[in-house]
Amino acid sequence: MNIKEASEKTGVSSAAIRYYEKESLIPAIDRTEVGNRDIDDRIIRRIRFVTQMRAAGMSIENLRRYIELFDAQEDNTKEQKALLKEQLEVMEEKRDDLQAAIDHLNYKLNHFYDHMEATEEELRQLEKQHAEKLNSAESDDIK
Amino acid sequence: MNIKEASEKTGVSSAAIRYYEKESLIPAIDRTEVGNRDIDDRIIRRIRFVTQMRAAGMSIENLRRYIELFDAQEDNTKEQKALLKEQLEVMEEKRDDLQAAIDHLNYKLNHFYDHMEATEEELRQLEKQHAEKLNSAESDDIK
DNA sequence: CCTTGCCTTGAAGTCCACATGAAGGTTTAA
DNA sequence: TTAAACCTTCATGTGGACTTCAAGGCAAGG
Repeated sequence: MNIKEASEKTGVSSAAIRYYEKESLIPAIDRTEVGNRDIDDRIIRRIRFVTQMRAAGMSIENLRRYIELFDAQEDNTKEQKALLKEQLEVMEEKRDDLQAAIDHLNYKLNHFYDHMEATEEELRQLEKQHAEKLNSAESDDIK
Repeated sequence: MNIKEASEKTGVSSAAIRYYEKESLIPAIDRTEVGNRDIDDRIIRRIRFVTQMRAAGMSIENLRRYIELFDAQEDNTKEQKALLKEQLEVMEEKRDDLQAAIDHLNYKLNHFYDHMEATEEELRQLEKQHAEKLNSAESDDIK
């Protein structure tokens, strides 16, 4: 499949795919006789992996280092796991921040009046609720 | 309080506070006789609101449009609620995407082998799990 | 043969969210 | 009175992640 088809299939622009290849976020892509990229499903999956991690807020730089480690043949399982865990923590924190902001907006939506003049009381309450949620690890308002 | 104290109190740089004021993300700040910003708790709260929404991934542009609506004196409660809900949806989707990526990484961490050559089977399983979670609205692995 | 439509590379441009620098003002302390 | 430590505005710089441009190649259709 050529780069345009790959672009349509993944929703990633042709230029971005070339950029990802250059930055080694995806493996070197095979070329046809005339030098055009010939993209297979393995590449498509890796483009999607990049997209997912990028959407989750991972930088190109970290993603590159991460992928380098995984692609290396040596047995660096330990470092790989450490890197994975590190990234997981970053993402979990991000998710929690996001959830706190969602709670904040939901609160505004439910107690709709002058949201901009929120009193310290309101804020303390929100923080309390958030702390409780993190402790109980039970009650969840997803969806 | 002067801008440096406000910066220390909020963790937002002085330059960023000036920038937020210029971009109308926070109200015009009162000045002292000599022209220095005199920042009160109302401004501090609004800086914190901006910080939270920025951390949640809201762009300056959208935040400005959002705040404009809220600051307008006319009764546009309806539009305000609509805007709030819209933003909530964006953020919830973002959170879910993030959670999916976390699940993905957790899966890799638990079934540690060649994550790069993940089969379609694995991916389908992940998607299934995600769908189930969204439906059940019960089981949550936060924290 | 020429246009259309795809592709290639390399370089330069763009957008965002600030950061930094220049040039100058005020207050306090030595 | 001079230096330190704040402040002001306005202009320019920066970094990341691409996007767009320039110049050209290949293959098919009319």
